[in-house]
Amino acid sequence: MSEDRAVEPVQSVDRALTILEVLARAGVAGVTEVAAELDVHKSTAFRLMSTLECHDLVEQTGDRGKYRLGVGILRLAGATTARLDVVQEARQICRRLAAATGETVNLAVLSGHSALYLDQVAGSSALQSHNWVGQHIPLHATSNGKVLLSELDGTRLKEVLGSLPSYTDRTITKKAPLMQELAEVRERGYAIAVDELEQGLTAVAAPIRNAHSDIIASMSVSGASFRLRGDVLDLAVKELLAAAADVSFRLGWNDPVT
Amino acid sequence: MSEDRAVEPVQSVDRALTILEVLARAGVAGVTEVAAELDVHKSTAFRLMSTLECHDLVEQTGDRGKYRLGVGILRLAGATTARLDVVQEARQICRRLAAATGETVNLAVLSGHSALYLDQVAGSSALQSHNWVGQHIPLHATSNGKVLLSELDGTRLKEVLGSLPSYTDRTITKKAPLMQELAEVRERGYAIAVDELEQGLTAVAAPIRNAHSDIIASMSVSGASFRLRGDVLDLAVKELLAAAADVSFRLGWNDPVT
DNA sequence: CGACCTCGTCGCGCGATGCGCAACTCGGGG
DNA sequence: CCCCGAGTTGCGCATCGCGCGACGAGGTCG
Repeated sequence: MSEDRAVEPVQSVDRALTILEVLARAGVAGVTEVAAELDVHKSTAFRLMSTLECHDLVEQTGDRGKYRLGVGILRLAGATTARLDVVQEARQICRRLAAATGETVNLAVLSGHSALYLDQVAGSSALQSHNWVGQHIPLHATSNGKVLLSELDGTRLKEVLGSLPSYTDRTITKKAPLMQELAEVRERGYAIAVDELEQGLTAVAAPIRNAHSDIIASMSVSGASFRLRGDVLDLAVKELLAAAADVSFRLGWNDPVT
Repeated sequence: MSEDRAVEPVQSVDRALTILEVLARAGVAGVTEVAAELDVHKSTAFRLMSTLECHDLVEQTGDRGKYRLGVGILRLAGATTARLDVVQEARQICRRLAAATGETVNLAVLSGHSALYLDQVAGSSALQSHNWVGQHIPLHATSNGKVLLSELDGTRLKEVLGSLPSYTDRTITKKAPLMQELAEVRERGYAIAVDELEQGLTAVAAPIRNAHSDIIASMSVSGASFRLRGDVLDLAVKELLAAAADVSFRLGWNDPVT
């Protein structure tokens, strides 16, 4: 438990969550054992566990009165890691792309109001040592973000987009120009961001699709703006589009155009 | 929420757990949004979320006041699925063993006071259609259970072993004979259970070890007692020991005898 | 078989804890 | 600069979470 919180924890909630930790450690436990761990009366432990059971966070084993963590935990975990299968499929292809371009390749998914970076492979030219994996990055200021936004319907887009903070003087901070940019992404089939998140950083991104042609992730190549332009940029785009299509095929996508 | 519980849920705990579900659905949410979902005052939502944050079940995103599910969820999930890597390593080998013996192969791990069956492959002779996967099975009455118990230290063994209920008239129901049996398992390197869980069911099991030579799982071959005896049993044991050693090597084990 | 023990589960009444309220702070936009 | 909305903080009240004790079920032992 973090001790830098000024707010006093809600005692009964705190106790219930401690029960989850006890069960994680012990595997299986009865009410009396849990009550002893919490230093509460066993009827208290029973009530708290019963509440946890209502939410499937604990379940009773075949043995009478024995409890263990329940399938609800896996459901919650699934909500945070649901996209890991796309990481597995994309990993080798990300490596090949990084080798082909020499730049940094990232894989990102939409998570709430931001782009969650799931994987990163650095190429030979990559000077930046910054690891984006596990981080939430602004959607509107990144090529991956633009890809992830590009085919959302109006309602969902409205939900996802909050404020459009500025990171450089190139950042798009207004709705209208962003909408125009997203239309161009849809038309081109990929997104570009030049100096919009960081000065001197250019990135291109292409969509990864599932069997229903929905965009489920985005793959990007990013590097220094002075290097990633002109013919070098065009080649990176070509490689990127092929790589993203390759991952999409693996996830069941059929190109409707061919 | 299950509605067949007679116990009234603890309201504040119920609310906190509902917050987890809201965040699982929404990805990211602020205090006011969560308060609206729960139909409570925002200061209540804030306090509950703060308690969840103490346990790392939610965390704040980079955006001020925005919350999402936290890494504590993955830790809890890990406690329930921590052994999935052994399943991946063992799967192919279980298939080969089932093909070689024609019997049913199971993979089990120690989970609290029972053997948790993680995987099952049926061979050509397998008549039983019963799937044990996901089930907790008594330790003392099964070959897998005996393997999992065989190298536990006295304190841990005492913890794990509760009552020794009888399933057939062959079940070991007393401590002393069970200790004797476990000593024989250690000496032989595998366990046998004949008609101890079910009449007519014979099983042999061998330990799967990690890099530290700890037993982390058990692999078994089980079949009808009328078939699995004599030379057939001896051959199955030989195949089983080779298969379990193969999985153990994959998990980093080095045979100290060779 | 009966007695005993332990455990989970249930119902009651009390007071402490969880709650809503209102005020404050902070950040963003016009 | 002002306004608005969101998060955060502190206060006091009443309701909800608690401990207590009783009960039933299951297991063990003599």
